[in-house]
Amino acid sequence: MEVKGSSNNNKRVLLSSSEDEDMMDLRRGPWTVDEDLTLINYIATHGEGRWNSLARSAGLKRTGKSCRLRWLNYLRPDVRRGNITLEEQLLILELHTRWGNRWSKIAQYLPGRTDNEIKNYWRTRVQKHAKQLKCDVNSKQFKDAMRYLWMPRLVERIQAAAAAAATTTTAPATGINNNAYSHNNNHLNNNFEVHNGKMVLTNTTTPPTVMNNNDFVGSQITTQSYNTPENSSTAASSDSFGTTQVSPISDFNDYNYSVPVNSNNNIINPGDNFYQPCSSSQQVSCNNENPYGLLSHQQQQGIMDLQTMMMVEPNTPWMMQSGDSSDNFWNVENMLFLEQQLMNDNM
DNA sequence: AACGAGCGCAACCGCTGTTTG
DNA sequence: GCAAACAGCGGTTGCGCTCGT
Repeated sequence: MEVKGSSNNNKRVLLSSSEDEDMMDLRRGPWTVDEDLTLINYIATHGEGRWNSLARSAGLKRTGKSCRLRWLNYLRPDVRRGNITLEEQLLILELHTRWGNRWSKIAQYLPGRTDNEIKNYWRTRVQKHAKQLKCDVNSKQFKDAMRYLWMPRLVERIQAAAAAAATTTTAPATGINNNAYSHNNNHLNNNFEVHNGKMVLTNTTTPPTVMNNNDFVGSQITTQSYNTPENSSTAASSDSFGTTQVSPISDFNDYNYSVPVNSNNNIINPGDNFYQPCSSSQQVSCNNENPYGLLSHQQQQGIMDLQTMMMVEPNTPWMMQSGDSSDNFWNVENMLFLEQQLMNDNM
């Protein structure tokens, strides 16, 4: 099966002399449905690991690295797909301030998200904002903007969304986008079901069967297409709070939210509901009237610095733009909000 | 309708650390 | 102890899609 537009599908890769002659024409570029099925079925039967030998044994003309990447970033049953939620954005920003470009480490705290996806999010969204601000993504200005503008606003919006959801529906407001099937890889968007231990394509308009790991392991996929399932147990896990304490740690005290940590003060994998309501003592910093009420003088000075920065070039594109506010905190609303806060602080 | 620019994301590359024989 | 193979990571690239003109 051919992939549209994949001009480099049949590129040859030079290998060392020790490589098997059969592997001399390794495929590159986008994976085909058949290759995906072969890899999934092989792993379902034999498990993952030893990727080079796996690639050979499965008959895939791919490098072991390519197989591993395809499996981990795309075919794994518990890979979450869809938009990065507000909560996930917030967590990414926070963890990046702590660990920098340690994408795999950051990914450990976002269930189902891959390091590649987080890295792409950072490069496409976050760095875009830095570019609009005409400052380096590692500059103090931009970090302050994240800490004192973007992240508090994310917290507010998360809380507002949760409050709105609570008043309009009895359903729990997790804020998690379960749009796991919105990806534009069409061959992955078809529905599937498990019949007689095999995954089969249904191609119906009904919602796809959600398959968990137990469905997957040992199953075979036999049709020409399938859907990458979302691991419902992972995606909906919320019990990780049951036995953990919620304790703001160091840097997190600057913000109006907290993350779950274990007894060693390490952040634990929080699942979907990792955002905890503010305690009563924190509540003053959670309301919409003065979300910066607990900011230190130094932190407020950071806002002042930002205001100065904004005054330098008041008509820069980031001030003018509109559009989806889900990842765009440089909109007029936020600028007015910021100015109001500054005025309040100066009174 | 056609075209070009920009964006998002899957895949690849190169490097480093770890494991294995 | 050493070399080769393997595994994993972060950075980069290139293609398809979307949107504005």
